Amino acid sequence: MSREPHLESAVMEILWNASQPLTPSQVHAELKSARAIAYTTVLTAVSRLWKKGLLTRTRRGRTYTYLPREGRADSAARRMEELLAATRERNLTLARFIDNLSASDRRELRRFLEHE
Amino acid sequence: MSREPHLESAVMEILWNASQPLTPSQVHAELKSARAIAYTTVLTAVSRLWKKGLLTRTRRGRTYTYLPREGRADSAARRMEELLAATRERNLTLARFIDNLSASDRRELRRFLEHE
DNA sequence: TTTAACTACTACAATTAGTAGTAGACAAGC
DNA sequence: GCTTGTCTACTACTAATTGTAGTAGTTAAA
Repeated sequence: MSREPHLESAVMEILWNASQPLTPSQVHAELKSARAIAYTTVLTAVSRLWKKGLLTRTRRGRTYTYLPREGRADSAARRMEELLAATRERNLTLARFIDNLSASDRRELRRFLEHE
Repeated sequence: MSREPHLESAVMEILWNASQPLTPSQVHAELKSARAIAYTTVLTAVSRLWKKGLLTRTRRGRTYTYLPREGRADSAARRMEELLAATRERNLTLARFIDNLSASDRRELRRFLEHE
């Protein structure tokens, strides 16, 4: 059996794109349009993400609905901060990061930093 | 056997801190002061990091010396950019990232963005 | 009441990474 | 030249993670 990578990421993306908590079978329906995958596989992935604390769940009827604990942007921003914190060359890393951004990204950054 | 996590990160740190390329036995000597570990374990870790393209090596005598392909700050900055690129909410993620920085970090950022 | 759909639990397999042993090569001392 | 100790490349094992799905049980509908 070949292993398609990043199932967990795909699940998170679907839940982030949804405007409401989804059941495993709703996640499965979304995934099925992109790749052949068993419902139980999706159920396992969702369940593991919940055990890891990345999703919250609430019972609805006889199943659960799942929701990301963090928004997509918050999650990414937090992981960026973790990387930054681990370098022990904080200012240099920030400088390199800024250098590699596009001009329009830098414009955006200046806007964020001005009004505060 | 209990598994101490992040051996590969520890190796990268040692190589980043060194001012010159190191042999596996030099890396081992550094690590041994922090934890009990066999030389061959370190050799395997270094060799895998090389196979993954994170280290370069040059033969010196009958062994190799290893050097990180990227500097610590460059590596961290590039991985931050990868996270940012994956979000598909680029501006929002940047905004959240900035929000969570300290005041002194933001001062530093403004300095970087001004002179260019 | 039977049957079809849905889900929780369990199991298996592939990959990654931490751990180390073994054997071979080389240098130094006898 | 032989022995012995050190060093390293190769190989192997194991634990954890994660992609994959089956089985059995439950519920609801025909």
